[in-house]
Amino acid sequence: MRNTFVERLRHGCDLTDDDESRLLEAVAEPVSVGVQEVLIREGADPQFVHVVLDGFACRYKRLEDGTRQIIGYLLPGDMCDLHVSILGEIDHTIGTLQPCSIARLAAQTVEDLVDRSPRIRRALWWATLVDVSTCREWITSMGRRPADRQLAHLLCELLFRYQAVGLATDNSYNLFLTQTEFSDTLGMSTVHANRSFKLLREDGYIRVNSKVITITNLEGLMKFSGFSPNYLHLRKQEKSKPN
Amino acid sequence: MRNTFVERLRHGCDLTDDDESRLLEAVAEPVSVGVQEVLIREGADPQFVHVVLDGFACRYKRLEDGTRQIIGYLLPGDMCDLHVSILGEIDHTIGTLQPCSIARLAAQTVEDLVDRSPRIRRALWWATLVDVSTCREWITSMGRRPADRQLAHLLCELLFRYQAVGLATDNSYNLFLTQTEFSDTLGMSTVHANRSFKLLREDGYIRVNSKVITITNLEGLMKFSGFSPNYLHLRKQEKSKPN
DNA sequence: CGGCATTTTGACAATCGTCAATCAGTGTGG
DNA sequence: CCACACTGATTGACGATTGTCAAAATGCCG
Repeated sequence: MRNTFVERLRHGCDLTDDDESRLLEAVAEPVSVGVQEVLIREGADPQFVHVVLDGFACRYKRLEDGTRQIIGYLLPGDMCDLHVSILGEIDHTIGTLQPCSIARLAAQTVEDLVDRSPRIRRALWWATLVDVSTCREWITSMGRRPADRQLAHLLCELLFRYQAVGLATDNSYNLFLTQTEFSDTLGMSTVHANRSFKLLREDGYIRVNSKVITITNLEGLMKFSGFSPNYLHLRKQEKSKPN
Repeated sequence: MRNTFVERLRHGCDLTDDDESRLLEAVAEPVSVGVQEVLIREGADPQFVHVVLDGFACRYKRLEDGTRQIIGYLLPGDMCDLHVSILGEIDHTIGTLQPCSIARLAAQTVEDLVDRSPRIRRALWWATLVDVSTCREWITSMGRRPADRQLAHLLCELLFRYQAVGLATDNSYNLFLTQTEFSDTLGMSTVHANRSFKLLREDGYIRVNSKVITITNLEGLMKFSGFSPNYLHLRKQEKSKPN
C-alpha cells in the first residue's frame, strides 16, 4: 500500500518496517476536506497536527488591504507544524486549495511516535528543517529573481516535491493552482503571472494541457531559474537495480 | 550577570535558576570573531551549533549572477540551526556583519542540555519555530509590501528583537547595517533602499544619527508597515511592578 | 589633509501593476 | 442540442514602482 506520508519521511531517515507500520496506523483514519476550507485559522490555538495524505493545501497570511500572500504549500505527505502548541497561537491560516484527505493526529499520538522511534523522531525533525529551508529559498526567489525566473523556479520545486512522493512521472504533474493562486504565492499580479507563464511556454520550457503541466525542457528550466534541488534535502533517486 | 542567550530563551519558556546556570555554563567561553567572516559556509557539514552572544550576523545565499540575498539575521541571543546535522549539508552561508562574540557548542553539549531539562528543550524548540515564523513574515513582506513599507516593517522587527534581549531602550538602537546590506535583505537596489529611508525620515517616522536609529513615531511606523509583533512570539513586557 | 566606503541625488530605462475588455472552458437548465 | 452564467486565462494600453548608471556629497579614519 502506498502512502505519501511514509514515502516522504523516507527521504528524512531510513525507516524500519516497524516504523512504517506505526506511521501508517497513525494516519489510518483520514477525513475528507473540501476545497477552500480552513484547517487552522490565524490566531487559533491548534489542537491537532494535520497530515495531508492527498490533495493540496497552503499556508497564507492576509494583509490589511485584503491581499493574500501564500507562504507555503502542503503537498501530499506534508504535515503542519509538529509543535505549534509551543508557540501558543498560530500566526497564519492553513487552508485547502484542492479537496484533501487529511489525518488529524492528537498531540499525544505524535509524542508517542517520537518517543518510541529515534528514526521517526529524526524524520520528523528533518521535515521541519526542510520547511525552514524551503522558506529561505522562497525568500531568495522573491528577493532576487525576476518574475519569470521566479515562476520557473517554483515549477521546478513542485516537480521535485511531487516526484518525491511518487506523484509525478516523466516531468509532468497536475497543476492544481489557478494563476491567481500562483500570483498570491509569487507576490505579483495575476496579469504578470500570466505573462510569465506565456513566456515559459513560448520559450519551450513547459506545456500546459487541461490542468496538467509538462516540463518539456527541465534542464533548461533549472538553468534559467537557477534551481538546484539541494534545499529540499531529498534523498537521491535510487539508481536502477545493480543487477 | 546579563546574558543575551538566556534573556532570549526566557521568552520561550520559564527557566529555573538551574536551567539558567546550565545555559550560562554552556556559553561560558565565547570566541571573538571579526566582521565579514564566515561562520558556516554553504555546502559544508557543520560541526558546531553557534550562539551569537554579542554582535550581528546573518544568513545569506549568493546567486549565479553574484547578487546576494540575506535570509535571516542573527542578533545577540540567537542560535544557528540546532539540528543542522540532520540535513547533512547546509544550503546557505552564515557570516558576521559586525564583530561578534560567539559560543560554539558541541553537538553533545546541546543534546545534554536538551535531555536534562524539559524547559530548555521547550525553549530551544521555541527558538526554532520563531525562526520559521520570521521567515514566513519576510516572505509576506517581500511579496505584498512596497519598498518603503517593507523597510518600515523590518525596522520595527529589529526594534522588537533588540528590546527582547535588552539592547534597545526608548525606541532606538544601533543600526549595524549598511544600506547595501538592507537592500540585500529586502531584495531591492541600494538606491531604492536609500530612497525608502529618505521617505521614512521625511515623514517623521525615524531619525538616524551616526549609526543610531531612533523611531520617533513607532505607532505610526507600525501602522504604516502593517507590523504586528505576534510572529516573533515574544513574551509580553513585564508590567511595572504592581506595588 | 587624503583616501575610502557609504550615502545621496538625478536622469532614464526596465519591470511590474491596474484597468478593462475579450476569450476559453465548464457546468446548468431548458 | 443550445443559451446562459460563471470562473479563469489572456491581451492591450497605460501608469506606478523599481532598477541602472553615473556623479556628487558626506562621513570616517589614518
